[in-house]
Amino acid sequence: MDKKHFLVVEDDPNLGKILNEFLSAKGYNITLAVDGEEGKQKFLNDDNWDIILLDVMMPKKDGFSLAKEIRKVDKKIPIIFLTAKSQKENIIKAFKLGGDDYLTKPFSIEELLVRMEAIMKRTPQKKKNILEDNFSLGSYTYIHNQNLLIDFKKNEHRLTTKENELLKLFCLNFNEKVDRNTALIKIWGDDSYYNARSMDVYIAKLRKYLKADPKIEIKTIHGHGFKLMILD
Amino acid sequence: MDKKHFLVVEDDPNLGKILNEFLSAKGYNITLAVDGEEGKQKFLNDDNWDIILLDVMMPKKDGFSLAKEIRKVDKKIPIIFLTAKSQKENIIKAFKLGGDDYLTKPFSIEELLVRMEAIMKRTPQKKKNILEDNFSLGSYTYIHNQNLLIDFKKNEHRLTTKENELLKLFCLNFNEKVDRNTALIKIWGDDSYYNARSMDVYIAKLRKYLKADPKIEIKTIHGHGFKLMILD
DNA sequence: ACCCATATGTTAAAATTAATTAAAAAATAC
DNA sequence: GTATTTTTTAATTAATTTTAACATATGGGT
Repeated sequence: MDKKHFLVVEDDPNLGKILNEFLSAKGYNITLAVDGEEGKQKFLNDDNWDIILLDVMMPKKDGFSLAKEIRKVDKKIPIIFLTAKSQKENIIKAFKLGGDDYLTKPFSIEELLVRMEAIMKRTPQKKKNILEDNFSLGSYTYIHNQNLLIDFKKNEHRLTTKENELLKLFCLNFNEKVDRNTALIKIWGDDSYYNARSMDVYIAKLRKYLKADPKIEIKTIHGHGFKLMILD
Repeated sequence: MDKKHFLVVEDDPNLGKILNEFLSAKGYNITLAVDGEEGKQKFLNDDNWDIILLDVMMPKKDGFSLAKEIRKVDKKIPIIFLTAKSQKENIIKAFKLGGDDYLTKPFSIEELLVRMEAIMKRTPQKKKNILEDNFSLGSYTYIHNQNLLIDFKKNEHRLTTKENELLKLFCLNFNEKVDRNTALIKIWGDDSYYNARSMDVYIAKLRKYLKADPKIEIKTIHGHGFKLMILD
């Protein structure tokens, strides 16, 4: 079990520093962001977060908006809101947005920690979303860091950047659904109409590359997304 | 599929009544106990609790002691403490004891509910909601993760996403009633009029697919829902 | 038992969403 | 700066889902 990794998005540098020091001392890994936009960038940059702490009132993008955008991509990652405002509406809104807890400043940092641990206790261990260098995909071998897809006859397909990112995402979520939005936001940055059309084109390309093995399928889940799987 | 069941251990009859009425109105099943000992008895009497709400200060056995005893038997059942005291020590203690949340009276009952729902969202379903890969349905074989329904002549019906979700839900509840609302909310997200009509269309499609075996029936339970069953 | 309101059954058409191919635009390499 | 590769836009076709329209069944009230 490696170190848990938290993203802390908080514009108050004092609180940020305190959180960082305290949680680091407890053996956790902390990444700090000082506003909503930096928070989003850092969130997208890594996909191994264990908990995200969000200040609600922040420059550039507030915590609720950021939470909404995070939820578009990841339905499960635990989110805890930290806020000075304590109106009832906000608490309810925070949870309706998919939040997992809500603390009003000033809070006890020890309380924050036990609450975080309570949430992690209920969160299934993140699957090792590390792809082996040589990922075996039916009769193909996929070498994601070389953009190479090799079939059983040793024919190589050199994948373009987008093709590779998409196939990598599917392999990381092998046998599991990948939402259209998730893929669009992770790979294209936003889920606009034209990016969606573009992605459809790439889906077709990948299917063409993979059609030599009829057991491999990129199944579409209408209205949701896709699932890469092997039939038997 | 079935109703969530909460054990509420609370000696204040007013609060007990309010919780009971509110949570019942939201579609949950409530069992009330008025002191720690009765709470323990009722806890042991059933092993299908979804959440336990514990008042901290109670006659006969306080909430912390009861929680400790419950944790000896069940490490996982979510426990939420409700208390008038809010000293930091207690909050920490509550979580160290294995609690999942801690609300200070007077609290907003809506906040309690969203917090309960947040916990349940992270709690794995206790029910066997696993369908074998090859589910035998009369003379058909249903392979849900390939959207395939195969009849005794090896003819394959490729099911669409919605057809598949609906048939899967029926198979998970084979021989049991599936409420219209349950199906609508699980598959369509809400139980509006038009979604209900849409579902009826899909029921007709499934019946058509399944009509080759006269022993299989999607029975209508007028005003309630459907039941997939095999006649003999 | 009959009437009525409402719920469900069925089929077809409309609307939406996805798949595929080709062409245009943008980015990169030479 | 031109050629080549990659990505996006466009246009067409296909698949899925929803809406509509009408038929039939059910259960309560009288």
